[in-house]
Amino acid sequence: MAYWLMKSEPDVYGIEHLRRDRLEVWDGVRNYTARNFMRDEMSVGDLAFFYHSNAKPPGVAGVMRIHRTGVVDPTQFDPESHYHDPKSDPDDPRWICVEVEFVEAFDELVPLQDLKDNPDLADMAVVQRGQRLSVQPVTDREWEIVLGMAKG
DNA sequence: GCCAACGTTGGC
DNA sequence: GCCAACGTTGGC
Repeated sequence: MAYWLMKSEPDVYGIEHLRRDRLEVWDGVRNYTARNFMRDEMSVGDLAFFYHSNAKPPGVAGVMRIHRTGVVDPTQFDPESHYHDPKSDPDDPRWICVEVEFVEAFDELVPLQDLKDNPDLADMAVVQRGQRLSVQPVTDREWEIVLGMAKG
């Protein structure tokens, strides 16, 4: 089983929305590297950190599980959507994503600053300068360390 | 195929 | 609101 970190802006869709909805299609990703992780690397049952970006403060808010893979992102074919992609061919959709399932919301968010301050996480993708990728792999070790920080 | 211009992300 | 980093676009 693999581990991941997936970003969303909590003002748009945060961990509390997922707690309410239980299941959610992770649509709107329009970066090929992030798409490739979802399309090619994720498996049902993988776990992912739900990361709050563009938040005060930004950080890891909880855990979710990959519930379904190979999901055609419906927004690419919706002319009303901000994520509409007129170049995507319905017979060969460009944007494939996953459906995620709520697992838990941490009692307290683990702030990005705490991740940066932890020398054991120096190599973690999310703390790297200029790292914008919205879907990132997390190593087993990083996963355990961050979970430990979340649970005190 | 190069690369400048432009758009987006996301921390601060 | 600023701006650094980085991805994409499009002219050549």
